[in-house]
Amino acid sequence: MALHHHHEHGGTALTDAAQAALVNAGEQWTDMRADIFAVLATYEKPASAYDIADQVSQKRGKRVAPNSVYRILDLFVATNLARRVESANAYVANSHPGCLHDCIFLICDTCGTATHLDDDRLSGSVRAAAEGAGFAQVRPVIEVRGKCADCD
Amino acid sequence: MALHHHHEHGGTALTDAAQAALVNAGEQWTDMRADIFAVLATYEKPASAYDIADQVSQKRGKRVAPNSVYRILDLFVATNLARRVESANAYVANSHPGCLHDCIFLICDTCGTATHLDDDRLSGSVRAAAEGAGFAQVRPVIEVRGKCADCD
DNA sequence: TCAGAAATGATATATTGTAACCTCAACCGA
DNA sequence: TCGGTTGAGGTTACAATATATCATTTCTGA
Ligand SMILES: [Zn+2]
Ligand SMILES: [Zn+2]
Ligand SMILES: [Zn+2]
Ligand SMILES: [Zn+2]
Repeated sequence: MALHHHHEHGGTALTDAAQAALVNAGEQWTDMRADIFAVLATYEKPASAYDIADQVSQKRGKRVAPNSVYRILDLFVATNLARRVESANAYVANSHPGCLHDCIFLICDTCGTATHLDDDRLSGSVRAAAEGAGFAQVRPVIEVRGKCADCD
Repeated sequence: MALHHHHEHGGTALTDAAQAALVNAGEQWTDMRADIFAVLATYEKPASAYDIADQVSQKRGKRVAPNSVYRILDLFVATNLARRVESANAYVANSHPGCLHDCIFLICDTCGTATHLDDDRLSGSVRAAAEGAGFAQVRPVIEVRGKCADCD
């Protein structure tokens, strides 16, 4: 069980939640967006925009340019359907599209899997530290690189 | 004043401290490394490897390939002379090469400056959370994007 | 002084990310 | 119905970041 008690979704429920969140943000849930989200959601590890472009291209039987994927990933990040993992230049589907967190990701240097933590006390402290230094519109990036339990 | 009370260096003192730390790690303090560190240390903002390559090339009157810069930056990061700012794909000189911290960087989205914080209690909590999830050889990446006091 | 190791040079290539401009369809008011 | 506007996606070109490989130079220690 994760450290928080919010809505965790998987499979169809996750897709439904993502669609709801996107529509709720005043954006359209198009076929292209559905396909990209579906591909992203199947990945165990953070996926690069190019990985996703390849998969979606296969799925559609027609080349989808990374360009288009970036556009939609940017939208997903802006609307909280996905997260960017800065230390991996890659993206993960957000398992709780409805609620806002400053997620913490643990990324294994060996196998690449990303474990998702939420600890509002911790992320709140980071926010507070930044705001105390005069920063505004704060977006914490909290990631941890290392070896996961399996690869250790 | 920063939040910690360790050795903070600037200018010549910083270069000396960096040289000492590198030699202490069993590595050579070569002309190339000195030049790259000097350039890196003059930057206010995180500098990309390509920025540094350009500056060092000018300084030497001879092209230095980004390749070589990356090699040395990797060494600097490994020996704690420099830090990589993941969310900016860029590097900063470490202002306290001797002592170990999990530094926190606040990066302004507008002007690009990086403010350096140390808060061992906070970074310790992040480490503890990761270790509690079974991770080993943990390297926290704690950055905050936002607007600095000047740009707000 | 010489052999091996370490550092750097040179070149090519891979990966990641943007910019500019175009087409098309949906929508909306005149 | 017509014409204008908007948003989504397509296409192409390019910029920025990062790595791989092998050659050459420089340093070090015996
Ligand atoms: Zn979360
Ligand atoms: Zn692993
Ligand atoms: Zn620090
Ligand atoms: Zn600023």
